[in-house]
Amino acid sequence: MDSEDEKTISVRDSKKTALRNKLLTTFYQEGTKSIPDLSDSLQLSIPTITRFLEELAHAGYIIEEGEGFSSGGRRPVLYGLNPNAKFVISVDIGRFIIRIALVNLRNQFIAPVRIINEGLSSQSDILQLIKQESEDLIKQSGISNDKILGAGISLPGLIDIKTGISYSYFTAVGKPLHELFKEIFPFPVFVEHDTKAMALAELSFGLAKGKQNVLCLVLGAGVGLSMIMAGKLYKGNSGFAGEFGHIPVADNGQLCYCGKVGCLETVASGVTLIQNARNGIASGASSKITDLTNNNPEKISLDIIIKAAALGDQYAIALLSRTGESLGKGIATLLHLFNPEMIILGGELSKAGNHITDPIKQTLNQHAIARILRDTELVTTELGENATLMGTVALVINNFFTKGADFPKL
Amino acid sequence: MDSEDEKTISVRDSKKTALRNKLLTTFYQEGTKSIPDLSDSLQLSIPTITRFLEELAHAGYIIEEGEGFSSGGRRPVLYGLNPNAKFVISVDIGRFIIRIALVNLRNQFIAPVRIINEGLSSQSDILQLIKQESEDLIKQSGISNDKILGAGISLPGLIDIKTGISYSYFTAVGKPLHELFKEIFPFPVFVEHDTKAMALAELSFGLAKGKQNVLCLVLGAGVGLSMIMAGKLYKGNSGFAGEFGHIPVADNGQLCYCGKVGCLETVASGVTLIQNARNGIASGASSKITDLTNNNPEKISLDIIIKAAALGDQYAIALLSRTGESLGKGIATLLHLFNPEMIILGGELSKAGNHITDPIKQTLNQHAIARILRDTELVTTELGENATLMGTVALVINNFFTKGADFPKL
DNA sequence: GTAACTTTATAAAAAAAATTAATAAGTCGG
DNA sequence: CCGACTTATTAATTTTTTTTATAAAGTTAC
Repeated sequence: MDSEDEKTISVRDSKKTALRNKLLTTFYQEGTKSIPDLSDSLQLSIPTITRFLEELAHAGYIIEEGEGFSSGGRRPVLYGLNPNAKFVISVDIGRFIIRIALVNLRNQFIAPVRIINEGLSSQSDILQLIKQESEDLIKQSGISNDKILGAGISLPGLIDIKTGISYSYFTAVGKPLHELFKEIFPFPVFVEHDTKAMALAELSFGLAKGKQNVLCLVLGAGVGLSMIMAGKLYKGNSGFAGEFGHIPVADNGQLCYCGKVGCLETVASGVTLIQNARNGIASGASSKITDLTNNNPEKISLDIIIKAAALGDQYAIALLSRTGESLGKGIATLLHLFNPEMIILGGELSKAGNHITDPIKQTLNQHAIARILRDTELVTTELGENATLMGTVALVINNFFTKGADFPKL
Repeated sequence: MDSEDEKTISVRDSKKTALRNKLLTTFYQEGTKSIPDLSDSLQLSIPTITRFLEELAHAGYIIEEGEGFSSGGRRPVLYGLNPNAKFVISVDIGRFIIRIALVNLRNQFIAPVRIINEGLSSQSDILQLIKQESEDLIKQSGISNDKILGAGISLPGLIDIKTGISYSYFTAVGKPLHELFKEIFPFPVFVEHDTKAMALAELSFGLAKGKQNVLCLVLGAGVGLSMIMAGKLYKGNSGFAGEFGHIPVADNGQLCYCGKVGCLETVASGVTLIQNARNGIASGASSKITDLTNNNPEKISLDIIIKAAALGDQYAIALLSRTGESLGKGIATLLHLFNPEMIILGGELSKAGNHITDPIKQTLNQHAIARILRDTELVTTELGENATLMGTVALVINNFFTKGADFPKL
């Protein structure tokens, strides 16, 4: 009897919850909507939508948001998410820097992003640092813990989604990452690979919004790739998909830090680019890079090389061109395999603009089947340095609104 | 008023139809099911399921199929698709051979497969040939046209899914393929790329059944690839995804028929393998291939080389090994990008068994990150020569049962 | 500026759909 | 052969959704 009851209630609930979640997701992803809009798109009558919206409004999740347009009749009331109904804390953990943000349901930063100049390469206990800084941020914003939907955390390295274990960091503890972070946060924790978080940001707020098949490249120290396929982030069987930096490209190439020989990263990464610059200048190449670094090869960075190229420095331009060509050959492979509608270039190297995109395009013309190449737009990200943070916010909110079987009361 | 009525009816219908289609799809993909089974999996009460099943049984789509097992209680009645409720005609168009089959809802061939020794390379009007042979097949089987759900057609080449136009065959007419075939078939027509049809077969009946992320390689004259991602066939923006044969691999390679230089197919395809064999033997290599072909280099084929290797011929084994190594390097790229749970090798070359899989595995050990490699099973297809035919059958039936807004009465 | 037409909103009535409950029927194990 | 258990069927009940009617708020054309 009891179990029968429970089952039925859960079925009933699950259907109601499904609709509630669909409404919340729609509001989150598309902003404001009117009742007739929703009636059309969800294939339900106006009174039904009204009933559910009333419930959500009563719970504090949605609010009226002015009037919409009409083609000749009474104007509809627009509804939208109450931005301050819930909040998300987002943590972007890098090798040398950690960023922490507190964001509302309209993806707005509640306070300035906290930046910690420590990271995965530090010797200090960064978990405690993150805990302290987060608590402080929340406290200062005057938001109570029960208003926080969850924490979204991103970090680099190989992360096994089946076990949640990172093979690159926090390996000593041998615990799944979400358990590790659960210990420092009193609310649900969601962990994502940093490059994949960036792709989520592009999908939710960036150039990939509304698109189905998009590749997101992150050109930084290494070469990262995330794939959006059929409108969703593709992770692979264990979450390792997108190891573009380690596909074999050079026949008798250099040894890569991954242990293999001839990986793409050995010819097309930021690290290699900087190494090439240092070697070249040491061998006597004349370049503005020398001035910009006060003749100190240690100071050569991607930023410096890009700056030199922007100043018209031929050597810097040639360096970028060489990297672009290597990348282009790799991207040609992606193009043939994925036939994407768009490829988004991100990461520090993408700031080089035409100095990196032109050699890529040039190489693609050589190495890609024209019919497929013509099908794909190559663009540079328009999201700033907080892209990764925003990606994990979308992760947390979407997870909550789509899966959230237990609908949280305000 | 009228339009309101229509809208409501269509909404009502669409919900009922959705459930009906889900039931039919479940039966098609999983065979027989009992009412309590369905009640559990569809989250609906037993009387509700009973009602819909009665309706479907009345329409002739499903029949009782004996009793199931019980853990101590009344045995459930099993229901399943009525195999002869509807039929599908499937046409596999190759370069030199055309296969036509008539299949029922249980994927059983109603009559022997018709084989026409003409194909896309022929000068004759193969559309008329297909029309005649199909009509004859249907007539001989004594099935009326209205019992045929549709025709599934597969062919090679680049097919643009946005326009339906093939860039490789029937280019003179400039018409979408489905329109071309609609003219010779009096029922709905579904067209699919041959390699992708094969992957559909693996997904529906083969080793990929129930799996999420699988790569299907077709090693024949060329190198074909189809990807199953998140349990669905991935086609790319215009249907060109999977052009694995034309990714750039050789730095200063040979000219490929696609116009580019250094494509994978120039080093790892069946055509290249045969060429290598001919060149080697012409240069004096001693091999059983010479005997098997009566010293006629024209007669060297994949089949012959595989046969020679099976007889222990060292030269043939070395040839296959070389091809396997080239393939392995390409597959390493796939592995890093997709992190699949399984890679299925198909096509004529896969019949070489260990002579081709061992060198592939050997190369993967060299070129793939161990953690990712360990995650993937490399297997050989268990489907026979009718795989492509079966794939298009699944395409037609699934399309009908999932999309089919207009539920066909028997 | 007003009449005619549209679109949106709300409440009560009606219809539809699904579930519950009661009952019956068939099975298994001891 | 009896009791526990699963499945099946029917009617009654509940839940959910839609209709219908009415009102409110705008737009457009004359």
